[in-house]
Amino acid sequence: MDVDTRLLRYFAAVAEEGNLTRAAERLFVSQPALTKQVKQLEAQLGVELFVRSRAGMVPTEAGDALAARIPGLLADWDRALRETRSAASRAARVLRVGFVASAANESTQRIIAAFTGRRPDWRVDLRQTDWSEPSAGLADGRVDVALLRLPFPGQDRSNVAVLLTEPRWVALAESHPLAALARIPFRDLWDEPFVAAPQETGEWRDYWLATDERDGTEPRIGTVTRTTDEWLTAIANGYGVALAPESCARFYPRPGVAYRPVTGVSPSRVAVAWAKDGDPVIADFVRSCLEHRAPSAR
Amino acid sequence: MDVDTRLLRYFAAVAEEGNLTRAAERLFVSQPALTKQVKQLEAQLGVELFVRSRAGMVPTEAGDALAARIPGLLADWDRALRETRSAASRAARVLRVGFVASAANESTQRIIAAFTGRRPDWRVDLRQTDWSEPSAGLADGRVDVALLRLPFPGQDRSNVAVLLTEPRWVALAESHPLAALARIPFRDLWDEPFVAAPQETGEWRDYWLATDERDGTEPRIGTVTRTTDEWLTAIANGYGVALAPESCARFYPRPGVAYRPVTGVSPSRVAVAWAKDGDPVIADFVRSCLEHRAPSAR
DNA sequence: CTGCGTCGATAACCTGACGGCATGGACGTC
DNA sequence: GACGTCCATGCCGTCAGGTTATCGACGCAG
Repeated sequence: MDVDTRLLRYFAAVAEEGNLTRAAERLFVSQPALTKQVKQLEAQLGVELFVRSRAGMVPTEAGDALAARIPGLLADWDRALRETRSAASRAARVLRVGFVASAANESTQRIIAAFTGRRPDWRVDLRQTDWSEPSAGLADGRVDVALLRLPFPGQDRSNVAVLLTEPRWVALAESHPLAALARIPFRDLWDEPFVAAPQETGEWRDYWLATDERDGTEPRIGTVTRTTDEWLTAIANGYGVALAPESCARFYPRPGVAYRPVTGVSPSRVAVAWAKDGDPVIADFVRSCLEHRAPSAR
Repeated sequence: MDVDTRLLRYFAAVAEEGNLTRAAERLFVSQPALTKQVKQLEAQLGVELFVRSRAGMVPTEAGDALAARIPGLLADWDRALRETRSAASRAARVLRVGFVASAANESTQRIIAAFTGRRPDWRVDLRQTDWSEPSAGLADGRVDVALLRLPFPGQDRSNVAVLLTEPRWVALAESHPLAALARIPFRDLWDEPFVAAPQETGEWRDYWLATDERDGTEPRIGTVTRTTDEWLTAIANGYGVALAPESCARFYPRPGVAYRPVTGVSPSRVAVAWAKDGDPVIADFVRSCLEHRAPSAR
């Protein structure tokens, strides 16, 4: 019997939420569409998956049994998908390199040149991601190797080599009183509202809020942004301040946004990361990275 | 990214056949439909899966990678499906009992009565299958327990208890010269065309052709049938002869078809079979079967 | 008790995907 | 040069999936 993974995702969302309306929102479809899909799944299986009540949708035992299996099924499909894509790029001698916007720096050009020297018959496919995806596509297998900032989600499943370390600064509205200072103690920022990364970026978000370096004070969230542009705009408009690597001041100047050094907060590390599977081509790329790392990281 | 399992089956068929036209036949769709589906899968993945040539469709490395994963994915989905259905029937206190047409016999009624005595709050759902499905739905988890004939596909994944043994007879056209004999030596049937079960029934087919008891002589296939009715018609019309359990002569008399005892061929065994997972309700059903088994099997 | 908010289900409609048939184009074979 | 065997393409009918608007059931607050 055939199913679409979409149906399985729909079902899983309803089972988790216990509520059609909310599940529909989460899936970006209308509630009637979800109603129909769930009914259709039940019809296809010949099994009642939910008990409907005013309280919402409660999974039956069969529904629970199915819900327990779905994450595994979807994960397996995802893995097959990634392996297929990576087989394709390997066969085409294409190395897929991801980098997060803020990690890109002057040495990228030289790294690629060095790699091309080592593997003249390979081509490099560069994919830039904004910081809504701090693993630069490595976590979901869309790239083979990534230049990014530590920490990132899925870091424990990857090999990592640090390329450089740079201090974290703060970006704030030029009109902000603290902008008058030449350097700002991090302690003075604890009570400021912050412009944060989305919840789902996990430890990346926490790192840039420096949650661990506030002595337990909860960070205040001014607003959440997904792209560099949104981020700059939010800061300029005074929705909050945000930590950022020093180089950000050079790469992303913006009228209305001031960058200042911060004391009392740990520096940020840029690294190259790759899957733990010992591909010699990736090893060559990593070698090319290490040749060009900043002296500070050696 | 979403896919339909149908698309995966399509892809797998093409990868196996290496030929669109033949794969299309096997899948009971037209060749253009398959062409489109394969292209769509490639578009969805963003990966070329086949190299097209006059020789046919040759999988690329990516295609091979995907093809290697698909059987596992489909099997997992199938398992999830079976578990869901079985959870549903367990919750509804329904025991799903399959039996193949030819295994049903007079004791079925008594077995069910005995089971109902043991589990008054349970209901028995009987599902008869013809011999295109000799496991009576046990192999694909559509029933919890089955009354059937040995051997059957998937037998090694099940527990089995023999209920009765009966000689194999032969069914042939009344006009057939051998029908004149009161009992027919199996040796005399070796060169006869046989009415056989479909290829995909595996050892079931071989067993009823008695492939192992012909000293290596290849059986001749007169025609292939899927249902009891087709089978009887084929025999009456002289497309071939066929082995059948003795009781078949009582249950399926048919003008134009004669049944005769056969010497020199092993008898057939009727058994109860169930999944190896120790459900106490199933155990009660098996117990009810064993109480009513024929003396010959004890 | 009445009006409102929150559930899920239903109706009417539109679009696009899938499948079928007929046909085309490339290439090898007799 | 005609034919057979591949896969691709064009055209068309059908149906599944989505959307919006609306309904019925129920609980709760005024």
